[in-house]
Amino acid sequence: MEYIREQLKQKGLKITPQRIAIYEAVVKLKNHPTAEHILDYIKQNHPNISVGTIYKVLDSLVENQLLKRVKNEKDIMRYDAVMQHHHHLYCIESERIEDFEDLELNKIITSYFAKKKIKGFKINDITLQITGEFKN
Amino acid sequence: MEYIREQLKQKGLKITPQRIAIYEAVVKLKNHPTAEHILDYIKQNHPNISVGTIYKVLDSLVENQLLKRVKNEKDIMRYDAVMQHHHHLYCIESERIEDFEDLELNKIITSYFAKKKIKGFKINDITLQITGEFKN
DNA sequence: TTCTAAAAGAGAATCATTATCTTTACCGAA
DNA sequence: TTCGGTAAAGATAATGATTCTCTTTTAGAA
Repeated sequence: MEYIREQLKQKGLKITPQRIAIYEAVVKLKNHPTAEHILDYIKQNHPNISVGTIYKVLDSLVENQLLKRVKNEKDIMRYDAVMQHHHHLYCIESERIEDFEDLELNKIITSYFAKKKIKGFKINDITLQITGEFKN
Repeated sequence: MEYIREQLKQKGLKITPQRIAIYEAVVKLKNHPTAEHILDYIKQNHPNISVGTIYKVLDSLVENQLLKRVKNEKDIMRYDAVMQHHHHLYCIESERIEDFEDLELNKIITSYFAKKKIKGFKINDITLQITGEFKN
């Protein structure tokens, strides 16, 4: 993906095969992968990549706002390549996390907090964590 | 607190000094403490408590819905003794997490999702993660 | 093509959490 | 009130995700 090279360049990051592969893995894997998922995926084409590299690259991509960490209640970090504003559906029964977008909802919430401020707090971003069950 | 003993009994958990102390610590500490915070606090009156006990008790309190884990994007777990529905304010610049309650907002969101279902998903709970900055 | 800082590789170290095994103590029943 | 069984606590080793350190490689500018 040429897009990835472009993003890296814009952020002043050196374009390396590892960075491209890791960024691409998070995009392709979609389901908010862990570092381990990413490692497994990348090993297919990059059998010699080092674990440390995965973590270092993920950190720098997060710092440069090319990825987001996904909040969760386990001790394993997960990542998301969807940078536009969205919410998350958390499954009660599994580790599954899905993205959820709803512009109308965003509008309602934004206009609510435009009127009603939280005192002592400057809002930057509001994300819904919607927990429940996926019906298949 | 007699309330704590009552809660434990209701859940069929044995009432032990450690469980009372740990539950009480999370209530008293308020700011979504980590296991380490809890350990430090408890050591004052319970100098011999074991780390494993902290984790085991926290797990069982979470399982029995006396505590909640707080979602976050670091690898250290945090706990909350406020079980009634509420949202969280996450500070961008620090580890601070505050509770935020807003009944009117809840009503708006509930009625929104009463009309507009998420297909393939049965909602259990909706919590806002509001990130931003605390102005002192 | 050369040079150099930045990045990747390798593997040890860290540290929050979990597991194992032994000892203790809660609590129901006698 | 004591007793006994079992759940829980204590002690400590093990695990495993992440970080750190140090060396080697490489992207990209000159």
